[in-house]
Amino acid sequence: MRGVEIPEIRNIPLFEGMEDESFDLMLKSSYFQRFPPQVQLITEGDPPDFLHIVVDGAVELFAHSNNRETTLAILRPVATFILAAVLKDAVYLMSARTLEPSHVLMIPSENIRAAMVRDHRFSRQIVIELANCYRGVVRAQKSLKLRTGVERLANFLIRIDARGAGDGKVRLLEDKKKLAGLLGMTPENLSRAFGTLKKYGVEVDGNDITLTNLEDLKGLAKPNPLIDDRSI
Amino acid sequence: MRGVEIPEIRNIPLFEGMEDESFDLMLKSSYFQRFPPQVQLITEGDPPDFLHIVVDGAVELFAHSNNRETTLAILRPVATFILAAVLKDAVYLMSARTLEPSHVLMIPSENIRAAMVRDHRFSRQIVIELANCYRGVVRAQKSLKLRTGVERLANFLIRIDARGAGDGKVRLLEDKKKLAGLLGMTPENLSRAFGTLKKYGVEVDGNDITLTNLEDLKGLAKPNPLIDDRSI
DNA sequence: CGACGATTTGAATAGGATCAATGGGAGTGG
DNA sequence: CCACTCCCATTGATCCTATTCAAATCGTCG
Repeated sequence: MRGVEIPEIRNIPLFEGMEDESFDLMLKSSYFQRFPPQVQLITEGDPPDFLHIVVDGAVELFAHSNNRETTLAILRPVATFILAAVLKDAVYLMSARTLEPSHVLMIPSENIRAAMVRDHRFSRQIVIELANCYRGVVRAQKSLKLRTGVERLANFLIRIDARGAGDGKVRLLEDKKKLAGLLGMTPENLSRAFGTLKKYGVEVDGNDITLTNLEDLKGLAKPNPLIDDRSI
Repeated sequence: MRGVEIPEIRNIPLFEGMEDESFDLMLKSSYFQRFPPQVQLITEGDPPDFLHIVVDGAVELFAHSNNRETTLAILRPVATFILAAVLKDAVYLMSARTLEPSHVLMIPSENIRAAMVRDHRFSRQIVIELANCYRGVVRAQKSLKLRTGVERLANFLIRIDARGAGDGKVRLLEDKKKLAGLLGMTPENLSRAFGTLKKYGVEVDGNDITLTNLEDLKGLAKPNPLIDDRSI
């Protein structure tokens, strides 16, 4: 596949500043593929053949142990996954499946490593991307260990409102089952958490949420930039 | 400070393969310092001036929110910390304090970034180190979300036994309060968890633990290489 | 000896999970 | 268009895990 012809790919921040030639070389034997929902893209324990990049749609990262399953993240464009496994050439620690019809770019691991040697700027971008992934997991862990379920939900709502128009009108992109997993609780519990938040001005109508009293909600949630602000 | 003269530092795997000159340049304006226990080395929210490397002793990574505190990791030699913040030049997400008298190498962030541009091999090592850190947090999160407190403790014991002689004689290096925090539970709960594990052949004598029935213990713990095996 | 902190134990509570049952669309096929 | 089915979401009841509060014990260090 040749990449320079597809602006959707060429303009991904990760590739900013790469030479066209270098870029095209890297995209050799890559795939840019559409998947329907619920397709498992990778499986934990497998060795990494490709770096994956979600260009459109949504991908869930999850893991199993003891017959239990947990959602570790839900990725939306543009996001890479399993970068660490690719760089280390070590088996995946997580599995991934599409949640929606998705468009995924897959670049052979070997090409990534070669491009990093060839192209300093790209290497730098990869390092930044990996550092961002790391900080994302650290944030998630802080949230899990320092907050109750209700607090996590409240902060989640505040965060996506701020990322959107900030007018208190919020739309959940994933179904509540997945959201529950992401927030580290059961669906039943999420339902009750929404119930608890009613007193703080959270109105639920299916996947449309309205925050009518952001002050009160923040009073409960106690948002913390070192957990919630993804831009730092 | 000059580094080539201190084998303890020169032989850190992270610096393997670096040119002496390059290495010495990097260690310019670095500090190799001893700290007593309970010294706070960095504070979350502060900008990163130095990459820190624990060469001797033990360092706890922890974080605050809502008046609550949680232990995120306990580092023992040789380990880096806050690497991601240094590479991104972004504020720390965690604080760090010494738990024991410790010897810490501190290298100016700027020097790290410069050395990465100058020295490919070093750059590669840094990337691997960062990827390892990432995978460490992912493992921790899987453990938290997929296991109960008792299971986490059981796996912890199995793991440190395997890392040691594997003869069932295990010594806890940290006090039980810290261990509890690390495992995501309260000290009271850890105490009860040890009580629960008695039936599985776990005998406790202060900080000396004996595992008399590894089979039973593993039956309960269900160890999983994708969580517990840090070498992959 | 006395004080202090760490650890353990007990009792009460809270937070979250599980099990069960119901309501509510969306999609399917007649 | 309607009946049917299926899955998601909600609600209730109950159970279990883990936290909190309180108290007792133990060991160490001055």
